[in-house]
Amino acid sequence: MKRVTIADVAAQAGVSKSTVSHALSGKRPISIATRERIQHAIDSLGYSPNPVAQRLAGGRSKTIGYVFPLYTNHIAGLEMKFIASTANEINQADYAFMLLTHPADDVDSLHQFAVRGLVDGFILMQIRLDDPRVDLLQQAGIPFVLVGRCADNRDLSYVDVNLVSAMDQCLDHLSDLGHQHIAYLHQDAPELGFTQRAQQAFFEGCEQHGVDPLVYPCRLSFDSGAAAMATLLEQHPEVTAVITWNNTVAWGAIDVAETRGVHIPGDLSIISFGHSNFTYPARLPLSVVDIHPEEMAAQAAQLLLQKLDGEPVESQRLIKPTLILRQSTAVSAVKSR
Amino acid sequence: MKRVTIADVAAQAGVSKSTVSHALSGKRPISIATRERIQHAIDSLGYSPNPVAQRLAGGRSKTIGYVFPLYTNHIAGLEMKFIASTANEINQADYAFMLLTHPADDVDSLHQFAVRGLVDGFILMQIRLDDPRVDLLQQAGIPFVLVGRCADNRDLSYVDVNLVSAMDQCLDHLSDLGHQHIAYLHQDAPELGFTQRAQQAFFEGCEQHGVDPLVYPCRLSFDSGAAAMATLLEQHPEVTAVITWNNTVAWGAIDVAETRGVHIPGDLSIISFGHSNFTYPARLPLSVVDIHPEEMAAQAAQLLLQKLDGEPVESQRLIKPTLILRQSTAVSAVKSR
DNA sequence: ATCATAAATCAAACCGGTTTGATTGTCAAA
DNA sequence: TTTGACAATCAAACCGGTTTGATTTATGAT
Repeated sequence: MKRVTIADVAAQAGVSKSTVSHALSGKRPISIATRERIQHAIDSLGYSPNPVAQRLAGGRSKTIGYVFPLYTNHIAGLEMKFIASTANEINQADYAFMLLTHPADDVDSLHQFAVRGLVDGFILMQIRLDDPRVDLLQQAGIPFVLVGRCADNRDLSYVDVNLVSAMDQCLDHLSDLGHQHIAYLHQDAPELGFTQRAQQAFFEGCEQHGVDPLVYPCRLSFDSGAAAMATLLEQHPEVTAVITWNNTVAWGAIDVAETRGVHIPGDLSIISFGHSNFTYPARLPLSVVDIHPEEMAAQAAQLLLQKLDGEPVESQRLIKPTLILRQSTAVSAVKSR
Repeated sequence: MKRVTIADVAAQAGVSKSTVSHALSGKRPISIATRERIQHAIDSLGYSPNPVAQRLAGGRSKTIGYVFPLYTNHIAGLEMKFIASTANEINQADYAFMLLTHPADDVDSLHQFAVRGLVDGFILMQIRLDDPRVDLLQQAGIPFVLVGRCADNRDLSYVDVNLVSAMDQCLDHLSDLGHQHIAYLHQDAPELGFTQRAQQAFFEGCEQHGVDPLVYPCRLSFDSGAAAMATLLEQHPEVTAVITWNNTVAWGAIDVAETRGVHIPGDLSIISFGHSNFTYPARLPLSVVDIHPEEMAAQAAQLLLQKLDGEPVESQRLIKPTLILRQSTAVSAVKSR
């Protein structure tokens, strides 16, 4: 089962290798007659160029790298959604999808990949405010797109969540329901851009809506969410609504609340960030802010592919989330406990 | 920022390219003195071989392909666990991890990848009883490992769940609790190996344990699980325990049960297949059969890597699951409804 | 001392493409 | 008629490795 090479095509079409190459790339004019003969040879032989050879010769390998530090312990549906959507998008464009799970500070590994030239470009996840990977790729001159943002985003292409809108929608809804004291359980990871921006958006939103803001940090786990909620209930019993970044955290919070007799949504409303269709238990369909991971993934992929094709693209995009109301929010009631 | 090539190393060490290559691969004897000079040159220059060139020259590209048909709609934590674990394992071995999401019957795309030679070997997921991908890769002579099994597994390497043990543990537990009528909500996908094996294992297990088996097919969704459960409750009210392949299905089933006043675990016990730490709602911690996805992933990855290194390995492995008891099973009670 | 064998190394070919420089042929402008 | 300019094509070099065949030198057996 020998491979069909460009030489075979050239032989059958009665031209030289370079002519075939030029016909394919269109970088030099080729007569219509020859082009047709070549095309015919390609079809009859079933030729498709070897991306490895193409890459080595200075072309594209039709592979993109997806840099997503994964800590297997807490991988939520959201991450999965990102990965699957991006992979599908990339694969459908006839590109190969390479998943790199190295930690964000493991620049060496990334450097290896970048320099080795296995991929044409990168999509980066879990962006830090000051991200070493960004510097690296910029220096190496390799195209890349961020899903998220840095502190300084000059000359960077990114797709990110419009957190201002997200918070605004939450607070609109909650203050419409009469909530005055709203807490946000945010992820305690100051190096990550979105934690900072989310917090800020929360504060500003509260200010605008004239409600009383409260922020509690926690890690991305059920237990941590539970612990934060416990503290919150003790220190600020006046709080009637909670927003969490993550649904695992939300469930931890809910657990503690219910255990202590705080009923949801009767006594306490809760909204979590997430996506449209996570599989949650039926008993408490959670209201969520859908950040549209598949949309973000698709846009990031397309942005990168366009870049690789040399198209100059407007390249800083904010995706507006959608508030999906289910059954974890309700009208605020004066609490009696 | 020019790349360091093997020629640079050869020049600095005062030898020829081929000598460096031989020193690195060990395929021909090289004197200790030269080898040290070469090593020194490599270190001082910071050389690392270009995998693209290596691959083109007939060597390895240090890339493995993970063929996992993903339908973004219902991706559970289990799939994620597999992907993340495999990716980590592969990346840690300094291999690149390529995720291919093409459907299992899209042999053409896989063929492209196989023939194009971007990867050294494959790990296949979602194995069908008669899987076209297996034939393809066997013909092409490319190393691969299955996570799952075919009908005919001669000369194949695989890692799979020991479903007989899994069912046995469930049934042991449930019949100890006095359950006599047990239903299994299985995935309605006859082309997939595990659905058939699971069903068979269930029947055999029931026979051994002297309990009454009942099988209901459903698809992998909340609604489908709910529908199956509804039918089950109507047609066989005597059933007191249910096993589901998938936790989404389990939640659908639970939802219907609770809605109809069938209390869990009081009236009905339920066990789902899954993994150790999915994030579930606190109110009903689900008892699960942990199929150890990370263990399976690791073994599959190692199997493949060893194969690539030419080590002959014993290569058909069954991973024994672990029953994790939480709060969705209880002693059988005569139901009154 | 002699001859086969193995160690150590180099030069060249090869993997399958792309890119560049050179060559020939056409056609319009001068 | 001469002269560019451009279309169309080919041959050769190159990307960065691996592999093979040949050559030289050292080793060991007879």
